Amino acid sequence: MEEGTFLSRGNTCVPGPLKPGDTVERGACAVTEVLDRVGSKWSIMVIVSAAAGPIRFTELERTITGISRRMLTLTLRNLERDGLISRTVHPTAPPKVEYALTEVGVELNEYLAQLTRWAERHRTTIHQARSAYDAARAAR
Amino acid sequence: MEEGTFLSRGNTCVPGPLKPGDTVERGACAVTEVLDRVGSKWSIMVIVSAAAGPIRFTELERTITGISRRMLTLTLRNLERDGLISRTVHPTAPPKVEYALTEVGVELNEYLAQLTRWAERHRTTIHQARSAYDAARAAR
DNA sequence: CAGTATCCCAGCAGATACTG
DNA sequence: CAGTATCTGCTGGGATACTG
Repeated sequence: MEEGTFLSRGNTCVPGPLKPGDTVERGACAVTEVLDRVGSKWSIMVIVSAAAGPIRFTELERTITGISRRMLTLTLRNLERDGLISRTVHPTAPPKVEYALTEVGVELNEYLAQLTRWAERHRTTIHQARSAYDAARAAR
Repeated sequence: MEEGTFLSRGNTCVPGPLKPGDTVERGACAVTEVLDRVGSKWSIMVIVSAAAGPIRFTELERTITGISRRMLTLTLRNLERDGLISRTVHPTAPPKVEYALTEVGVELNEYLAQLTRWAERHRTTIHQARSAYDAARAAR
């Protein structure tokens, strides 16, 4: 069953020097799977916001500038589905729902923090590269 | 100048416990900037493919299963623009163009490799979480 | 409070044909 | 070989109104 479980010659995409003749398949990449989740527009914002401890729906809505209610819900559901975030309902009135990172979520967050530090170190370099590229394009 | 340089109270999104009342802004996140590039559908595939050493356009096209010519071009241009990949034209006939990771690109690739290892460690966990979630949904 | 349900549009991405 | 140009369709995401 599970028809869509593609695997191209055991390739896991990174790392693995990639010998000539090798192919890489998007669907077979472990990173791709992560990035398809975490790369969605609001996911990191939610993860970051939940990293400090359990947080409620409306708090998230207030914390994350510019997110729509719909997108917050969708993002939460996806993260929950992947087991990165937990959802706890306190049966009070009015209802109280708390979202928190799971163990896996916490671990992921740590790797994202690494990426962030990298991003910060190279921020200006990248911005300069962009300007240079754009300038070169405009010149022609 | 540079009108679009938003910064919400010095927030860099990760890490930084995020005190109550804080807000996070997508546009002010360093990670977001990276992920907006690297999270695009084919970017990692290209990075991975170029990680083993300089590689030509057509080689990339053959290596990356399912990519269209147009998308390969666009992806390459974006990575080039950000200074993650370099483009070298050898003025021969027929033309020969080689793409290679830059220093920054190599470094990024290393962090992605970290992420990959994480993804591989938790792959089954995540798949199980998904199945469980879906099953629970279907049950109601 | 914590969501769903709808409507709708922009932009990403696929397919294909053409070119220096 | 290494692209660009064009057309088009799909879906991620915004705005908003309604509900248990």
